[in-house]
Parts: sequence; structure tokens; C-alpha cells
Amino acid sequence: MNKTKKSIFQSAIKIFSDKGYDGATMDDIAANAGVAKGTLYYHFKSKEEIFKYIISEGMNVIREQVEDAVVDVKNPLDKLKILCKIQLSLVYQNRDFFKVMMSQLWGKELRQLELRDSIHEYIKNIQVYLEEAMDQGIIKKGEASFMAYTFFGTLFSAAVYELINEGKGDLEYVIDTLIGYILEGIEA
Amino acid sequence: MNKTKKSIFQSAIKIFSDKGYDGATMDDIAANAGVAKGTLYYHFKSKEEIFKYIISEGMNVIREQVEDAVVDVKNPLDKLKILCKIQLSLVYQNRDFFKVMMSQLWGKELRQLELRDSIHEYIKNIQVYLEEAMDQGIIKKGEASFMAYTFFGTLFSAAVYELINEGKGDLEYVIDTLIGYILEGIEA
Amino acid sequence: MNKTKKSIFQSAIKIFSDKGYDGATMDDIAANAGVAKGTLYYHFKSKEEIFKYIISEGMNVIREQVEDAVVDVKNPLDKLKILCKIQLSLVYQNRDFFKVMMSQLWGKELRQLELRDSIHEYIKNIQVYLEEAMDQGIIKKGEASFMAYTFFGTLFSAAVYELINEGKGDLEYVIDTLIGYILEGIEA
Amino acid sequence: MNKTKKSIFQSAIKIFSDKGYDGATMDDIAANAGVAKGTLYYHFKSKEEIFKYIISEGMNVIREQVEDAVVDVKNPLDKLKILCKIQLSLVYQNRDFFKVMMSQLWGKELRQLELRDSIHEYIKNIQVYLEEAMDQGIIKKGEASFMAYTFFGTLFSAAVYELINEGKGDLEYVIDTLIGYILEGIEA
DNA sequence: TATGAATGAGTATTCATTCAT
DNA sequence: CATGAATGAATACTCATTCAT
Repeated sequence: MNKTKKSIFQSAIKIFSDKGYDGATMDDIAANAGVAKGTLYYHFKSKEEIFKYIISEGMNVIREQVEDAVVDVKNPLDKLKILCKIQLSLVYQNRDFFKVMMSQLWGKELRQLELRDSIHEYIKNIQVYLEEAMDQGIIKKGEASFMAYTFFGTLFSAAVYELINEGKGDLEYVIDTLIGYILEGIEA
Repeated sequence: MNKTKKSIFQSAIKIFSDKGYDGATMDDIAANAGVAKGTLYYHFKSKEEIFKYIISEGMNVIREQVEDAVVDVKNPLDKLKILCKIQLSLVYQNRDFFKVMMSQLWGKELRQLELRDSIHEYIKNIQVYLEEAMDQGIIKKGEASFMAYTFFGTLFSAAVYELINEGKGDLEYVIDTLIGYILEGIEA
Repeated sequence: MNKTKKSIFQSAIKIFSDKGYDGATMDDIAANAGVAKGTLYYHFKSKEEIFKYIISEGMNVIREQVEDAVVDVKNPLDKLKILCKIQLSLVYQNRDFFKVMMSQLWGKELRQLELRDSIHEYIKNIQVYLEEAMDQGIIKKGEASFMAYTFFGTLFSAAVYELINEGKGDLEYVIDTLIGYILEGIEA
Repeated sequence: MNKTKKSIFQSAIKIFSDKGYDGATMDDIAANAGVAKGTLYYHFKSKEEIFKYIISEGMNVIREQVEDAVVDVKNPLDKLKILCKIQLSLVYQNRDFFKVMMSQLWGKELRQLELRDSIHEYIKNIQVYLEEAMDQGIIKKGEASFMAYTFFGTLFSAAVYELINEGKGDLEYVIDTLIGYILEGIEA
């Protein structure tokens, strides 16, 4: 990704996160990137192409980082904890990207169906970790697929919390508390 | 709300949930409601007005139903369980409304800021229930505000699960399992 | 003209004078008249019909008043003076009506062509008075038709003056001064 | 002003003069200019912006031409005559522009209030010439401000005359006669 | 590689008019 | 006589996309 393309990429994330896919205009993106509108079309075929590019790049980064973080951990419980931690950190490090995803998850447009597939794929990955832990008796037996969604839902909690109480919380505290809730629940 | 207004209201929820706020057109809404476009403007000042109306009506329904369900329950743990249950049921009964909310939660448009305020208000209500339960030692001590977001995040899990695996799950099972996760965690 | 029709008539003059023909809406007129929109259509066939009615009623009033004022005056110079005076008074008494006329005089819409015909007719009336005075050697010989327009232009001066310096001037002074200018010019 | 912008500018004057501000459509203007509708918005922010641009450009032209014509004339009476002459010529050369002004002078819309301010400013300029001539005893003593409106009203006479008797009159004759009326009146 | 003027299909909104009550 | 809900054609304005430079 050269410099111009990168600045378009980053501007698009910012603009999509502020205005949503349909609300964002190519003018907004070009202005924010500091390039002429025509330049967008030199680097991307269309608005939708930019969107898809953002999603696929973003998902790749997440997948890689999760893999890297977990690869050397042997203990399955630690693995889950690390998984939680890295996921939540990523939400905080890529707020705008997550906002784009969250807002585009719903709906029946093609790009949205593709995004859902992409997330579905990702959740199936989490599921694998959960099944491992189940097999070893670390976590409750149950439908791993469903549990994976709960896991994913936690990201949402964190994102909404951050969205509404912008920057007020302490990242470390939020992450540790959430991991606690996921594993042990809130009951005393 | 007279008949015409109601059919506009319901169509708008459907269309907004399929296409998002900006993606939805007034033509879509009118066609779906079976009225002429001008009729939309006879009953609502603007597209944004329709949106706001949907949100405020929807939130009222939720608030009322939650209150009704919980009012006669004395035991604080039962109260939390009922709270969970009713919330999740509402997600399933008003899928489209929730999709609209979820997709419009993000972003910086006025309507979105207002929606966030509205949800913030609702979460503060949940917080009150949690504080009660904390005081009575039923649930872990901690920042009730933050815990309320976790609670809310569960709705999201359920919504995404339902969204991706459309109708495949058994509502009762989903609800009971989720309540279990929230209270006791996933750890064995 | 019954009470309802009259209030529509007067509201229409007011609204047309504030917003012009195209800028005025039937809603504006109805609201200002304190009746429902449908009521306008009970009394008038269309917006254009209201406009035409206003113009024809207005011109009638002017014609009558001018005639009445001049009928008993024998001396042709006095006649001209009276003519000036009454015309100018009418401008001041029917500001809104004149604004409607002035703004609709231009353009190529049917209603505007008709209005121009109407005014042309009126100016030809003035011309008759001028020809009388010319014949008797009271005023300069010349093309009476053209002189009549000058006469009419004076109304415009007065109207613009009043429009820009709203109500500041003394009516009597304005009228007397203008008559002086018309008859004797501004040269010392 | 580049070529495209200029053709939009000229079309707008034509269309506004035929149909008035509200009656004119952007489609009309675009078609007349031979450009796509979007092109109007590439060069002007809105319909109102086009209007304001026309007025300010038009007033500038008038101001400049009047100044140029008068600057070398020393004799104050000649100055007034030239002033009359140039003003009247401008009316004839810019018929459409004047029609736009005349029709938009009335009413209470923002653009109209601004137009009135603009004209008020212009009339104050005329007033200066009149005051000079008054000081030198060339014209009658009196309220110069008011006299300036009379002067301006003459433009109106000429415009209406031209409007109703399209092109029939001889420009030179009309101008000379009007100057005569203004300075010496119509009385014999 | 990058630009920005030009496009035209699409969109929210307005408003004169109709009509059943 | 009077109403006001409903209409749909018309209108200002937007914006993704194209293309000549």
C-alpha cells in the first residue's frame, strides 16, 4: 500500500465511522485524505471497493494479531484469557474500524452480507479455541458455536461502553473486569 | 397513532432495518406502507422525524415492558433473571427495531447522538437493578455502571447470533443459556 | 363577497406581497385567513384564480376612486393634480396590493401578460386626461402615451421610497413634492 | 468568470427575468445554459447563490459605467443629464437584469432585503450628485434623498414603457424626453 | 500518477389540488 | 359551507462516477 492509497484507506475508515457507509461521501473521504476526488478512483474502483478493502484488511490484522498472541500459549485457560485480552485491546486500538463494522453488520445489502460472512468466519475461529477448552474440561460443556457469540458480544459491550463514556475508563481495568465476567459470571 | 401513521411507522422500521438510515429512501417507505410519498410528509416533518419517532416509541415500549415484568418480583436474583429474559425476548420480538438501533448507535450525526443518550438513559436504569442486587450481596461488588454495559452487551450477542443464524436457534434455550453465562460465567 | 371569501382575499394580498406569487403557498394563505386549505378551493377554483381576482378587484377600486375624485373638477390642471394626489394616496393605502402588482408586472406567464394588459388599459385612461390638458395648452405638447408612463412611474418612485424607508416619510409632503416634480421638474 | 460559469450566469438572468425567482427552475437554467444540472451546483452553492451573484455583478457593472461616464464631466447640469442618459441606456442594454431586479425588489425574503439594501446604496450615490447640483443652485433645493428616488423612479417608467411597448420606441427619443421631464417637468 | 470539471440518475421535500365527510 | 387527509407531479439539491488533461 503506497502513501496515497494508505491515506485514502485511513480517511475512509474515519469517515465511514463518523457517517456510516451511505452517509459518507467520496468528497468527504478525498478531502480528509488531502487528495482530489479523481485520485480515489485511481486507487479504487468504487466506493464499495474501498469499503471491502477496509473490511478485509481490518479482519486480516485482527486475525494475525490474535494468532500471534495465542500461538505460544499452551495452557487452554490462559489461551482464552489472552484471546479476550487481545480482542479487547484491538477494539480500543481500532475504534473507528470497529464502529464501521458494528454499524454495517445489519441490513441486507451485498456488502453487509459479505461482512457478516467474514465475521461468521472469525467467530468460527474463536469456536475452535472454545472447543479445545471444553474438551479439557476447562469451561462448561455446551454448544461452542453459541458460546463463541457470547464471547464476541463482549467486544460489543466494550465498544459501546467506550463509545458512550469516551475515553473515561481505564483500559486495563475494563479488560480484566470483562474477562472476569466472561469466565466467572457476575453472581457473587 | 391512527392507521395511516401506524403503517408508515411499521414500514419505516422494516426499511431502516434492511437498508440503514441513509440507505433507506422515502420512496421505499411509502411504497412499503402503501401510501403516496406526500402522505409521509403529512404525518411526519422529515425522514429524521420518522427516525426519532421510531426510536422514542420503541424505547417507551421496552421501558414499559421491562417495568411491568419486574414490578411484582421481590427476590433480587429473580429480578435480574426476569430482566434478562424480558430483554432478550424483546430483542427477538422486535428484531427490526433492534437492528435499526444497533446500526445507528455509532457515528456522529445528531440523530445518533440522541439515540446514544437514549440508550445511556436505559442502561442507567439497568444499573439501578444491579446496585440493588449488589447491596444484597447477590452479585459481585464492582462498578455497577460498567456491569450494566455488560448486561446490555448480551442483547447484542443474541441479536448477532439471531442475525447470522436466522431463526435456527431455540429462543428458550438461547435465553436460558445466556442468563447462565451472565450470572455464572462460562468457566467450568 | 362574504366574510370568509373576504378574509381569504385579504390574506392572499398579504401573502403574495410578502412572498410573491410563486413563493406564496396555499397553506400560507389558508393559515393567514384562519381557514382550512380546502376552504380556499370552495371559494376559488385555483391559486391563479385568487390572483386574478385580486388584480381585477384592485384595479376596479383604483379606477372608481380616481373617477370619483376627478369627476367634479373642471380645471384641467387641477384635474391632473388631483389625479396625482389620489393615485399616490392609493399607493399608500394599498401598499400590499401595489407590491403584488409591481412584482408581477414582469415575466412572461399568462397571469403576468394579463396584468400588463390591465395596467396598459389603466395608463391609457391617464393618457386621456393628459391629452385634454395638452389640448388646452396646460402641459407640454408631446406623445401623451409616453407621458402617461412617466406619470405612472411616479407611483413607482413613491412605492420604492415607502418600501425602503418604511413609514418614515410624511405622506402629505411626499405627495406635494412629487406633484411639483412632475409638473415643474427638478431644475431650479 | 470562466466560460461555463458565464453561460450559467447569463442563462439565469434570462430565466429569472421570464419566470421570476421562484418560478425559475434549476432545470430551466441548466437547459438554457446547455449544461447538466449538476454543473450548476459545481459552480454555485445554490439557486439563491446564483441570484445573489447576478445582483452583485449587475450592480457592479452599473456602478462602474455610471462612474466612468460622469468622471470627466465638470458642469453639474451636464453631469445630471449624463447620469440620466447612462442610467436609461443601461436599462435598455440590460433589460433582463432590470426585470429581475424590479420583480425581486418587493417581498420579505432574505435575498429581497439584501437587494433592497443594494439599491438603497446605489440611490445614496445618486443623492451625492444631486446635492452637488443643489449646492450650485442648478436644481431646486429640497430633500436630496427623496429626489434621488424620483430619479430612480424614472428608470422604472422607462422599463415599464419598454416592457409593454416592446422595442417600439426610439431609444434616443425616449431618453431625451425623459430627461426633459425630469428637469423641467411636464407643465407647459 | 493525479486532477477537477462535468455529469445525470437519484433523493428528500414541497405544494397545488382533490375528495370524502 | 367547510374541512383536512391524501395525493403525485414537480423541484432543489446530492453524489458516485467518468474522463480529458
